[in-house]
Amino acid sequence: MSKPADHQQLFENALDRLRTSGYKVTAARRDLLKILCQTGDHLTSTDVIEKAAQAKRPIGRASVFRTLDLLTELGIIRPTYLHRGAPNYIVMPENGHHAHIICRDCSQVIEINECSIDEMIDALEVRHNIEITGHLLELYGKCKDCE
Amino acid sequence: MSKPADHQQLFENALDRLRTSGYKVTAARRDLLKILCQTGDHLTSTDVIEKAAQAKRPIGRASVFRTLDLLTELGIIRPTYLHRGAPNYIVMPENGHHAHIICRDCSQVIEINECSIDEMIDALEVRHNIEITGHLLELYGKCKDCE
DNA sequence: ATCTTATTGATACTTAATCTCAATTGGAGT
DNA sequence: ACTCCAATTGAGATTAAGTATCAATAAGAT
Ligand SMILES: [Mn+2]
Ligand SMILES: [Mn+2]
Ligand SMILES: [Zn+2]
Ligand SMILES: [Zn+2]
Repeated sequence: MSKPADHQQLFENALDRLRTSGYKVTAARRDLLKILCQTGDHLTSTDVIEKAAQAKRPIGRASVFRTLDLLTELGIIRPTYLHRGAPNYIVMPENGHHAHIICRDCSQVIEINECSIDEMIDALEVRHNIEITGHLLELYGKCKDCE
Repeated sequence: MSKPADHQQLFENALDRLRTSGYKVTAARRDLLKILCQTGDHLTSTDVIEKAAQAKRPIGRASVFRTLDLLTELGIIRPTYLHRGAPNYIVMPENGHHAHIICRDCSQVIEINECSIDEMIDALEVRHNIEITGHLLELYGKCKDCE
């Protein structure tokens, strides 16, 4: 019955995964992750740069992009395309699970916690009073070529 | 038991959806869609520009971006984030259904035709001898605010 | 406290995407 | 088939996003 992990928990866990993978937990990486975890997610690189600057803890452009790339490789965050323009990054919880509905008209994003596609879609259509007309499912894993 | 629609079919159908939505079927739009439908998908804006030029049917940069945006709004194509860099566009069949597995190591993309998540994931792990550790599911629809 | 190496960030640069506007064209109407 | 016009295109200029370089810094191991 996992409630959506609260921000602090998500943040700590993300840091752990970073550390466990053998990378240093630097100020830039910690700040970026904190920003992503706190702000209801879905931020672009530019959003991160601005928020860091606002918080008087600026992160260099290069470092922001490097960190977003690194965290993506590690599966800690994931880029998505919501509105248009630059990718929006979300923090992936350790169970590697995230789903949302994107309205094709207004681009509104409705976060969802349920899962199990077929019944799931039926249930979601009722619960959110929305007609779901399509989906993109991205599964992440490690293929046999990569052992 | 829908076999994956062949390219020509997918292309014709995409054109229909474009026309039905009230937009003109221009050379630029037709060429772009043809390129996307033929080339096993997953093309960036730059890929499209290059392929059009190679085929001696160049499409202006502005038009490529405009068309990609339009087709995305109409739900005919969809940007995804595969390797890194610019978004990769795929053509969404009329049933609005597409799924692939992305290897977290080599970024290899394995296209899949099955569906129904939970059992699906188990089956896929066996079939492709891959361990699936996470997923992102994007559902598309029209929210109640948009009637 | 010292040391080593990963990481940072300023700057310069390249590539992706947007804007503007005159020229073109799809397709509706006759 | 011909006319007409709003929708669309594309060249070129501009802005934004992302990358490369490299000397300076700091995380964390010993
Ligand atoms: Mn979301
Ligand atoms: Mn695919
Ligand atoms: Zn909406
Ligand atoms: Zn692989």
